[in-house]
Amino acid sequence: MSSIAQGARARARNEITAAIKEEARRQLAAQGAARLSLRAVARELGMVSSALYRYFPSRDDLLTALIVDAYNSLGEAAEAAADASADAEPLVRWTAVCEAVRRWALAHPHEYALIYGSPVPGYEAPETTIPAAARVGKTLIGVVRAAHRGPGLALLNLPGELRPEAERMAADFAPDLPPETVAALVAAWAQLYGLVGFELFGQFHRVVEDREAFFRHAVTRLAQGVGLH
Amino acid sequence: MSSIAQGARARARNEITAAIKEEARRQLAAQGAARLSLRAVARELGMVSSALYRYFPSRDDLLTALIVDAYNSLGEAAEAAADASADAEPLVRWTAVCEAVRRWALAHPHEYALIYGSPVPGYEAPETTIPAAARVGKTLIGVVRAAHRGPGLALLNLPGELRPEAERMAADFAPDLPPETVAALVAAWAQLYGLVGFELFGQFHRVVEDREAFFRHAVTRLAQGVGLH
DNA sequence: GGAAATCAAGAGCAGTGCTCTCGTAAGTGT
DNA sequence: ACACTTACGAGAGCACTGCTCTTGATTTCC
Repeated sequence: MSSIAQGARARARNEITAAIKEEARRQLAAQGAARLSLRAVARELGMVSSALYRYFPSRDDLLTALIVDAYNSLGEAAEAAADASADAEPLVRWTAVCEAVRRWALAHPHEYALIYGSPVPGYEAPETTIPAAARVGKTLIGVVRAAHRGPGLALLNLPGELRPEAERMAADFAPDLPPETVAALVAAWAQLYGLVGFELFGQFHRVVEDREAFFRHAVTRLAQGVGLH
Repeated sequence: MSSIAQGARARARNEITAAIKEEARRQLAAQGAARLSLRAVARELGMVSSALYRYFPSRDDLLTALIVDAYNSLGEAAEAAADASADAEPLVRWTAVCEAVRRWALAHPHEYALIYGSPVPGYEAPETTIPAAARVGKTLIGVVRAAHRGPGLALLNLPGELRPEAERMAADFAPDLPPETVAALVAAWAQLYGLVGFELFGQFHRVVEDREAFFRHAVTRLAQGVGLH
């Protein structure tokens, strides 16, 4: 198994699973997660709804699969932006990654809402989503790390009460970077999400008009807060 | 009408409307907006589901009413924090307001998700929600304004491409403040939302441990970005 | 007091996620 | 090649949802 030559049955299963996800993603993009209907997906694929449960044991499992895909798609967009600007200055790369995130969000609003929207009930992020979710963060770390290796990173200071926390985060995610930088990076990451979310979810309606320019400026200041220049 | 002495019918209508909202809010807080059911609300109130439509023409209208209430509740919390610290330094007041927002969000996660979550389908924010939604922003403006009247506000600089946008925002929301400050304030507001949202929606899981300290620090830097000190 | 508006209740429609059963087809071991 | 096990699609059905329409009673207003 796991070879190219798999049985006809396994091959069909993979194809059908992919077709289900594809149609589900279409409905998600068109109408949002709330209106995603298993029965409608099955109907569109010409199968009966109960047959779909052979491939996804529940609606939530389908949504989880879509979440992982969305995380990966967003992560790819961020990584592509970082790679494409690999030779540029750190600050340019930073804004390139941030703008890639924003563009992806504007192009896939329902997917963005699905992953960064409101999964409040306690917590429920299945294990499988975690590595995919970390890709954007890892990309930002990579940009900062490149700056750190060059001369492009300023030192920050940190209140004493936050030092242990910062050292723990640094040890977990980027032992080669100064703890102050890692702490600032995590905050900047959350704030990037705030900027994108506010625009996407309509909070900038009748407040910010030139959102592109506004975003670029805000994101530049974010980078400065991390020490890039 | 609109006097204290209203007919028994109007009085009953107000009471029932309030009871519906109360029960709906209970279900919202307990299980989230997705699981809020008109029929369950009616059932709990001992009435038949169709009767409920005399008070709210649709589920969305009920949710809209809850959204307005949530905005007002959050706005009140922010204003209370600003008032309680009216004599303190601007930076202290700023963090007090931000921490009040965070506390409210942690105490009312489903309500917070309802108002700042994902209303993506195009846009649909009904007129009535706008003034309520603006209260937190107005509170932050008030804190900065007080600092501006005193000696507590540093001047910022702004790239030229953003100047017209900043001047427009200032003219709309705070003509007495420098446009640079208003632009920075809007960005800080969105970033505050990002910090709260990331914590609330579980993105800090296994990333940030001492969230209280982390938040306080991030919010202090936010204030510095607006020019408070 | 009578006309008009308001209301609760019930039945009903179309849709949902999900479960269970049943006959059939595909893969597996001997 | 035969029997056995597993995977699968189809259908019926359950409990639930938002919402509409009709019916009969109650309240309000002229």
